[in-house]
Amino acid sequence: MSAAFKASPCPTLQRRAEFLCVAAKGRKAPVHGLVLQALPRDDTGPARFGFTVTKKVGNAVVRNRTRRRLKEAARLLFAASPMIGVDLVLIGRDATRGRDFLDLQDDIRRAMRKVGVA
RNA sequence: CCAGACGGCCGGACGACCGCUGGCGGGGGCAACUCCGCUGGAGGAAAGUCCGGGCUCCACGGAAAUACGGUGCCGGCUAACGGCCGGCGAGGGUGACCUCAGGGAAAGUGCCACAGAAAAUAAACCGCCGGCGCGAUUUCGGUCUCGCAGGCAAGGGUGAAACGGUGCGGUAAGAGCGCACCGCGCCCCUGGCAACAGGGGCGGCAGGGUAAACCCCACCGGGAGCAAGACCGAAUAGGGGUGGCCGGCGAGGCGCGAAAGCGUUGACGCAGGGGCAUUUCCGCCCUGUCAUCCGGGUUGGUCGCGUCAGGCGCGCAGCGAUGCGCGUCGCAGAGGAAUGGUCGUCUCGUUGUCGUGCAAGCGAUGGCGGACAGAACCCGGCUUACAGGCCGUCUGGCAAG
RNA sequence: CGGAGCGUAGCGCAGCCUGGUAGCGCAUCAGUCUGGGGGACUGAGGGUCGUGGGUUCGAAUCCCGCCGCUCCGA
Repeated sequence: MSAAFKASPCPTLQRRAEFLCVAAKGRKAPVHGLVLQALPRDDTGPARFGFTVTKKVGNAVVRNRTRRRLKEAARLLFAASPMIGVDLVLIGRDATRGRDFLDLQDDIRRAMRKVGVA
């Protein structure tokens, strides 16, 4: 883990308005294991993350597990290669829960290329 | 051994690597924060939000009544409850056991489709019975059709339900008309705190069902909810105070003066200026400026926020719910929301293959699966969901001793 | 956290309060009119009344427990 990342651990989007902003103005990339929304910012702060799982995916236990897998996959991925100046929203879907963990990480990498921020 | 009833309990285990978060200790930093170590970190339902409380704010002089809502056999337990325990009654089951339920239908009002004569002041469709009259017939005893005025409710038929039931007697036919038993009502006695049960006597039956129809009776309930509530409090806009400076006209106020008048005054009006995209008119809104202070208050932050109707063990009392005593333990605290991610070994269930065996089975190996479900202020219940498994008590059946 | 409402035929609704027959429109099917289509007319079929219990002689309707959906308020 890089010292820079550790010094300021991956911050999260907090408010509903920020999520809506990313959804409205950002770019969107659906892949098998998730949907990625990305919105570049005009600063050089570390990338901020938001995780969303809708009620359609399942009950609270299923949603929790889906979100935690996304979170962990993102953590491992961006600890290895940190990013700056972008807000990322990862949206869980049905397949997220059963997806092989390595495939899920690949999904995130592919989605990053698709939105053009990788 | 098989089938079943009831009660209680568990809710995969261990390890490795990488993380999140609370507390404590230590180091660094003015601080925010950060690093290291130790330690804690989801459930029996955390769920649904159906009840009862704690807590907080609001309202309120006390009490009662009305309205509304809820509850409803009896006794007990409990902080309280619509909960729990024990008992009573009714229904179901061969049984262990399960399910249901307040009283009042004579306080009153309403409803009971279709069918049926009649659905609640009772009434009489087919009928039954004797009497009278006309007629027919006759073996002269009667028998039958029709009509009239009566008696009856046993039988038929309808219905979920027909104004007690069954039997015997009785009668012209019948009828609680009489009797026996059952049911029902009233009174008394016995047992029980009581619900109620048992027994005796009397009554000759009056009072169909429905109150999870309106309702009557008894008891309970003030309202809202941790987004309660308390504190801190940025930027911007707006409110108010004080002071300095600038400022056209008028009204009014104040001061001086006998008056004219003069001075003063940002609380009024007008003018002037600005805004409502632009122009004209109309309309509406804002309006001197600078400094400083005050109060309210949004985003945000802090608290509320983890020591209690607490868990466990033992003893005592009680059939039990539960209570009392002693000992012991400290046991989640997030806030787009921690309690995890990945992997391995084992375990459990299921299934395939192979070996062995007459078989039950045993051994090896592989696949798949491991439920329901995530604290959001806390607690007591209820309800609902749940793979698989364990323990205990009891019932029925089969076999053996 | 608190509150309100809905679920009935393929679709949209009524019936529920006041319990006994489930009805309306569109759609579907058949027939007639027309050379055919469209259209009109006539007729027919189609409903576990979301689900499980209870009350009642009888429940879509009354009562209770669940399931799903929608909408408010803080």
